[in-house]
Amino acid sequence: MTLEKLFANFDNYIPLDEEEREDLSKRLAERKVKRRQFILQEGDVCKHYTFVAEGCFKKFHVDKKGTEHNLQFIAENDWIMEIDSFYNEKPSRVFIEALEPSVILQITKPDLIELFMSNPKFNRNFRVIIENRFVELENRVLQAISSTAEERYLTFLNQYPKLSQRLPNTQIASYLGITPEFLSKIRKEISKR
Amino acid sequence: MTLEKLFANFDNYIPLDEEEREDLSKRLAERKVKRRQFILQEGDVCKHYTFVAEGCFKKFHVDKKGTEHNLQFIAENDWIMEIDSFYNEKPSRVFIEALEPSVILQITKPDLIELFMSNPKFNRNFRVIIENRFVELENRVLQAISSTAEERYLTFLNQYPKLSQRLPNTQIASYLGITPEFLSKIRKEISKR
DNA sequence: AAATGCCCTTAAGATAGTTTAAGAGTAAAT
DNA sequence: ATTTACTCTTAAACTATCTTAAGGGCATTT
Repeated sequence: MTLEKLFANFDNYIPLDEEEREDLSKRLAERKVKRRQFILQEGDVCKHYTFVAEGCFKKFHVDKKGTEHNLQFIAENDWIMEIDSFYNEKPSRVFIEALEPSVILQITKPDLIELFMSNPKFNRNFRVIIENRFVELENRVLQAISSTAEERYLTFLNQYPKLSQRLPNTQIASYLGITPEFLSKIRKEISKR
Repeated sequence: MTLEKLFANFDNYIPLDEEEREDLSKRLAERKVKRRQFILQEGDVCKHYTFVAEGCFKKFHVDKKGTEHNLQFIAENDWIMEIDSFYNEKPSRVFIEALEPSVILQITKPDLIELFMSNPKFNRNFRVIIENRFVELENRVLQAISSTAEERYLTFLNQYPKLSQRLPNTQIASYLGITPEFLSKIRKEISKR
């Protein structure tokens, strides 16, 4: 069931044949995660690439004042990766925490590298995963340097219509880089029209 | 001379042997670019991965009002890539323009794919290039949603000390997501201390 | 040498976003 | 069932940033 979702996800890129599915699935570990549970904490080295089969996570940084800043939401059918920590084995500067009860599939670095070596298709598929996230990030930088908070909020609603209904506005505000109070004001303005 | 710089760049990742250098260099085209010349325009499909051997470029977006927003500066010893346009052959939404007279090395997509197929080392090296840029981008998003303009400016000075002396402040302001007037004010504040 | 264009700065007034405080509503914990 | 914690909203005062306008300094073009 859970694996099926992952295979279906790869079907969007380069689909895997029976043998490749075997190779992949025997290297994956399934985990259930409770709401508010962390799968990565600041200072730890990220040991896994993680596929979200069900649920939703946030990736965030905590500044010196103790304020959280949400870098990304990752919901079902998407990958969680903390690239710098994972590949370079550096301590992570972010936390990754479940916002809902979730089910994930995880693969370790040695296993992933084996897959890369054994079959270029994996290399390609995982490159595409990074590329997609890359495009998302560049768009976010562009928005951040060129748009007002209201524009960013409307873009978010547009881009993640389902997510925006599942997430509390406090979390969305933290993602947009504004205070919850100001988001509230924006929402009021919008609803007036 | 120009090729040497590229090889030296790869030495930071997984160094290439003689044969691999051959394979790579016969697929590269060297180009001289004048100041203010574009190597990619909005609407065009990005046909190359580009290594900057000398000089400096800016990658920017132009909004509906005609205002430019700098997404990135790319100086010597770094790679220019417009991933979405290059891999998915979509029209680019950004321009890439030389800020100084420059020398670049370019490789086309078919040639790059051939390299990927022929030797996993290339795959790995180009993955690392993306990863590095990726980390840079995540840091930028974090800064954008969590820091004031002054903090972002100080981080920029710190992170790109040489660049910050070569670039006009108007360009830096566009990168930071503020107006040149406000950057001027910030600089005055800082120098008072 | 004059003219043009680009860059940097200053300042006043406007707008966008934060802070603090408070209250009401809802979900979670005991 | 009650308490506790979290979320959303409002408003007033404050701070960060933008807009407009203007002037001076270089460098490049004519």
